[in-house]
Amino acid sequence: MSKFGQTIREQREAKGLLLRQLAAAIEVDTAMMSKIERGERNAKRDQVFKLAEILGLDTEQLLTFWLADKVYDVVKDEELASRALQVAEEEVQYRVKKNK
Amino acid sequence: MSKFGQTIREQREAKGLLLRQLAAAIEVDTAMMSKIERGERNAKRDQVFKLAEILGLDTEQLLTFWLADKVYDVVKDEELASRALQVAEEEVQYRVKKNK
DNA sequence: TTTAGGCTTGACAACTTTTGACAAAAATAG
DNA sequence: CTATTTTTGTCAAAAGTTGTCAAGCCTAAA
Repeated sequence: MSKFGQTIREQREAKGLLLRQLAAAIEVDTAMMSKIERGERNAKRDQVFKLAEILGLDTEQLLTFWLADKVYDVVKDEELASRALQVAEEEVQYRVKKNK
Repeated sequence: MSKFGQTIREQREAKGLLLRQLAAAIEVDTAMMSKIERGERNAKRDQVFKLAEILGLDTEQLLTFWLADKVYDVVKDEELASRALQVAEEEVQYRVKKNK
């Protein structure tokens, strides 16, 4: 189960909203929204912002979870997942240093 | 510049091999091999093994670089890259603990 | 400078994956 | 039960990936 979807579902239920209402907010149908919450499909980047807003969630946090899910999708079946994440992190740090 | 391609290029040159020879080994043409070395295209998983073998590189290391490149592709344009990688790592650890 | 070999580039077709909508089934609430 | 909400499976269309080809670039040797 994805951290992104999980967060959304929890907050939606806490706010007493229906799938249909979130779906309308990001302009997809209810079935699609259901899949997003259950992590079967990924939201698109711009949908993340709309969801954060309507649910009153922290945008950076939600975006982080969304990105983390995408990363996890890449490594989830790999033995070497953890090592690869570490190497990727080094590359990110390198980029930051060079600020390029 | 990708760590995977970079490693391959260095080792290929160290061994005095031509692109054409690596290309033959993984059954693509020279243009494709060039793109893989420069990180313009990603190799496919099974090609990684063939390359490790022909170049005498450690398979796990090369596979790690290959995976890391794919991860990096996902986060490279994101401000929150580092935080997301950390969250993904936590999810991987969680999976490991549950060994599921 | 010409030539030859090796590498790079961009455009393209073939193929694969992802996407979103729909309909129908399942679950939940009243 | 009935009505409403959520989930599931399927499908076509859209988007992305893969590999090739042809043309061009670069370097070294003549």
